[in-house]
Amino acid sequence: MAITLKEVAKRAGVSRSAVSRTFTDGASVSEKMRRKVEKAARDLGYSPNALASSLTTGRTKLIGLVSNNFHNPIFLQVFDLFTRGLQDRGLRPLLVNLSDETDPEASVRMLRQYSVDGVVVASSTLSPDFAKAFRDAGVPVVHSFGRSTSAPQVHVVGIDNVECGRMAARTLLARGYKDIAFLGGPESATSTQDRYKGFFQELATAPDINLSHSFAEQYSFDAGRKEMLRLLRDHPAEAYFCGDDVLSIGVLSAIKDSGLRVPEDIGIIGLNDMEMARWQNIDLTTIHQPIRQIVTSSIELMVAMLDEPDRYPEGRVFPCSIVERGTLRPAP
Amino acid sequence: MAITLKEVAKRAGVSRSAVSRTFTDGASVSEKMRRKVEKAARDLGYSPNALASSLTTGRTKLIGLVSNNFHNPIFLQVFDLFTRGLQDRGLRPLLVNLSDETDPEASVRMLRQYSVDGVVVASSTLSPDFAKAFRDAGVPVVHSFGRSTSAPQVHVVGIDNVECGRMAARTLLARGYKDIAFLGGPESATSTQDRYKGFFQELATAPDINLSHSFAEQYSFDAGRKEMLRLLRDHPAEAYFCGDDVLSIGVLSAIKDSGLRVPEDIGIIGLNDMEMARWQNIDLTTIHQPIRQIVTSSIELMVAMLDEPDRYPEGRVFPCSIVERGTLRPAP
DNA sequence: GCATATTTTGCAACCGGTTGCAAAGAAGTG
DNA sequence: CACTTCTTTGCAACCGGTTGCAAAATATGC
Repeated sequence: MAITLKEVAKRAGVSRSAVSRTFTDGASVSEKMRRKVEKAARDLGYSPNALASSLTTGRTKLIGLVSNNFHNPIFLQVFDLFTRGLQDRGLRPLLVNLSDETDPEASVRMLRQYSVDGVVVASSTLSPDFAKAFRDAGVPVVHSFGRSTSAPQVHVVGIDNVECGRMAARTLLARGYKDIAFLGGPESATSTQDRYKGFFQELATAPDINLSHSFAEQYSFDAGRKEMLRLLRDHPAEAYFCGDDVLSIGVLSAIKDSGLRVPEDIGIIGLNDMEMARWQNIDLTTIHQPIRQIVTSSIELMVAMLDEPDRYPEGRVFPCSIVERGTLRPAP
Repeated sequence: MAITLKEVAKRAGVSRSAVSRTFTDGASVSEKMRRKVEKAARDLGYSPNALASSLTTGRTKLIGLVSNNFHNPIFLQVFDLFTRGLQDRGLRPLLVNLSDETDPEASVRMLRQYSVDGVVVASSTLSPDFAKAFRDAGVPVVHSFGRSTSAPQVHVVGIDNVECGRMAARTLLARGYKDIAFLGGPESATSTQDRYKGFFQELATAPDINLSHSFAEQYSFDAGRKEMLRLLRDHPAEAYFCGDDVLSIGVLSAIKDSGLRVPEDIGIIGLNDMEMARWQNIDLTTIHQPIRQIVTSSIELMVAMLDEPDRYPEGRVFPCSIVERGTLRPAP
């Protein structure tokens, strides 16, 4: 068993409170006492039990990191940034993988059992209600990559997906494409819905456009490939706006297999600007999503909320930009 | 603040122990009592505080999941499998991102402060000493993707990297390559060392082989690309065994940029068989690493150790196999 | 040197649970 | 119905810390 505060106190010949105080900063301890205690602690190899102290302080420094995007490589970067950022602030990420089978209710309950100080929901496919469930349970929550409305129920950090849709539409129009399609992620995802909405709005005002749409089952290579193979059997469009880069790459793979060429026969524009999009064997034209800023901002918001739990919910939206690469034909 | 056991006890008109017992299975409670307590708990929305109970039971069900591979997409799958597998067994992964700056000592201390029941080190680049530090601190530990020796100090689950090196060598020999090179990951990684060792051993016995080697700074696309661009300035080899798929893909990208073709001018064989390796625009010949089995087995071992902490350290090695795709020329 | 102000220290209660033990209650036996 | 045995329940101590409060120690002023 590990060394406890009591043993250190005994060895140093002081009270338990004295030991506790030397290990909590801001407490009143004399230099002499501090040295005595630290020596004893070092001799014994003592380190305080964070969980025990959380009982009285009410703070665990545990942050639930909830996601369901374990098939989209950009989320590796997201996890990297979140874990690093949280660690740097002395917070500990408790990772929750919300796959299809797992009951969301159960996750809420579990994270409460572990008294997490806060929860970050990192997902563009989870319903806003999910994040809200934490808020209702009295847990500070930030929804990263979520849909930001004008009156958010919880803190939301992300991009304006509607505007991204418009952006994609304008880009395709500028290249002179007429027969245009949207290939989205899961239809239930708010990100898919919003991207399509903006895309549709912008194209609706343009003349002579033939617009179609379909959805992949999830944001993954396989789902994109599968859906594109299906589309290729029929009469494919001239250009596709894919709801996400990893989807786009699946689409590219399907097109390549069919013998058609990109961008000569079919144009593709993605969204995210994941690392692989710039790999020369992929070279995907896409819309850049500022992941780093979104994560940094989410963490800031989380930290702020720990001090001020009743902070008024806020939506933070970061701008996106087109990254021109090789999967769209030049403007006519 | 959350509802506590005391409040439930009061509401149900019973003792605190009674409430505690209804929530710990295996305890002696009458049906009548159970119903009474459960009703009160439901009315109040009570759920037990896992951390408080860990204080007496000595079990937190927290498992440290330590890794430093946040740039290699296969680790997204690794995290997916680990988090799911642990969750299914009622365990909670506390994720630790061991980037270059972070002090390994500090992680050990931190995980002890949170009284994790065990630690999984998931990395092929961390020194075996790191895992050992946990064992020395009295924490059950499994090193996944680590180097398994004949007398492991801690539980290790992974592949035989030396044998993989040999396998790669045999494959390249069979294809008639003579001018052969190894492009490894970080030189300090045991996986790199072992893969090179086997590769070298096998080629040393073959006649007329010209063997060279170099190392990328980490297992990442950029590092592979950078190293290959350097090699291309000189006189590149006929075929490369790359220490990892993501490295290989970086290498492919560099080759493509240089105007050379794969497999006509240069052959590439990777290791891991990551999802992207089979993407048609990559189509990488590689050695399959059975990630799923490694993770499953690691979790099994972890669970076993929770019951039996002094279990004798064991090495579990899973076989790898060649996956033929399009980056090696056919046998002559 | 003494009275007073300030800092440091220890006591004891508490955080939210668990558990050994003994008393109370229920069930079984003759 | 009394007696034994088994089950259920509550008491109280404990897990490893924190913290308000008052006593003890030290510093300050005159």
